Amino acid sequence: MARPSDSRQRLLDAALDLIWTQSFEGVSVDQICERAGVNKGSFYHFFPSKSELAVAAYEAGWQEWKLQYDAVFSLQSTPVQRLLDWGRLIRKHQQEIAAKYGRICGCPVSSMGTEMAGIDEKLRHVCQDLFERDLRYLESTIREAQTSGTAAPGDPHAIASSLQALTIGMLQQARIRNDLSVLDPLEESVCRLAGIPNPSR
Amino acid sequence: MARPSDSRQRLLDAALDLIWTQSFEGVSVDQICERAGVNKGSFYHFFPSKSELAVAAYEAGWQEWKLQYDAVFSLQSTPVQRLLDWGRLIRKHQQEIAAKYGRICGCPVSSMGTEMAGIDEKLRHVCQDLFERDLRYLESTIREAQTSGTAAPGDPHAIASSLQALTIGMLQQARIRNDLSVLDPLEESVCRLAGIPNPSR
DNA sequence: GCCTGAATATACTGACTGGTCAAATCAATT
DNA sequence: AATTGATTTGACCAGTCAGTATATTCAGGC
Repeated sequence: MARPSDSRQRLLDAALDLIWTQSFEGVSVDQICERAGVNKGSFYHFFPSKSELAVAAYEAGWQEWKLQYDAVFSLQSTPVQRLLDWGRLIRKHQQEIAAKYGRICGCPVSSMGTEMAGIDEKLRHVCQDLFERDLRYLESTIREAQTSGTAAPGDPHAIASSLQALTIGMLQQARIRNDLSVLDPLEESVCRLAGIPNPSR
Repeated sequence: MARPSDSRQRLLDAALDLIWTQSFEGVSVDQICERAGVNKGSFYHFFPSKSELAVAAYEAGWQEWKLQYDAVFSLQSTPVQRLLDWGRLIRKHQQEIAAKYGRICGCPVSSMGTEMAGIDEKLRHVCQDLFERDLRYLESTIREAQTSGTAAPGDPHAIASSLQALTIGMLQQARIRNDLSVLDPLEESVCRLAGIPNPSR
């Protein structure tokens, strides 16, 4: 009985695009609908509110992003290699996004999370949650590197947390300066923080 | 002939407060006026637009912040001590702000910069500019630490840039999680990045 | 005491906001 | 072919937005 439709998916895509390149409050429901080629009534057929659309869009975005994360953090490669691949993935991804949108966009979770943390508790929590998932990859990698003796000792949670903060901070600077070269010191600094020898020198 | 008034200053204060705790687009001119106890007509007497008010508010905010920076980065103390004091200043400041507003607010420059980078070129540039001023303190401190032999060698600009990114990233995480303990690994990670021995262990 | 211009006050604009609604459409099931 | 219900449509709210217009107030210089 259902009429097949990709309107819902188009709304998710449009929302992520627009919120990422601009901001949550800077983008109107009308804009999202126009980009998605969907009428406003349909919007509210699929989602109860603008916030709920954002929640769904970010959750869906993570599902895609997760595929690449699982590949990079594959247990097939050494912990050190995973960390380096992770940096490469981030840089490559930012390049693609910049080519698509014409400017450096940084991390969408960080952008919307910062913007909405003091305004919308639900959105704040979604972003916190996504960061925690990201953190788990890093923490277990650090832990494994330490037990295998390739990384200097230190609290794995604190180190992973620092790695995440460093990366997010760099992505944010890249967005504000609209310049990807901000990411240049990433690998070197990751190695220093994680206490592993830098393979590139 | 001028009627003395502190309306302008009250508008600057109100704007910084509201934009910091919420966001630029999430705060209306009416709200800013109400908080400042000023009528809308007066607002547009002093500032041509909401954006220009934000520019002025952030510039004025930096002037205050600069005093504390100059104290912390005084040439009286050793480079290492400056870096540690810097971390302490940031933590102390966040505590005060959190006590004032009831939640962790993070870095106002980073928040507004991220939000408006893709929307308002002027605001983007103001934030970029403020970060560059911050970076100069760090870079010259790193350089001095290296020449005095207390820090391991490495490109001072890249290291300072990483220190800045780490801090901004942590502040952002603290804002999103509304939890100051995110800053706990700050000193340790600063030492690792800067290549200096950690005095606290 | 009058003039000048900075400062205040408030009503107003037109565009836009997030969200609602009832009627229309259409594919799949029966 | 009739029924069903997911989907679409576009008009439509009431409220808010940034910014404007205009009249008024008031302190200092003369």
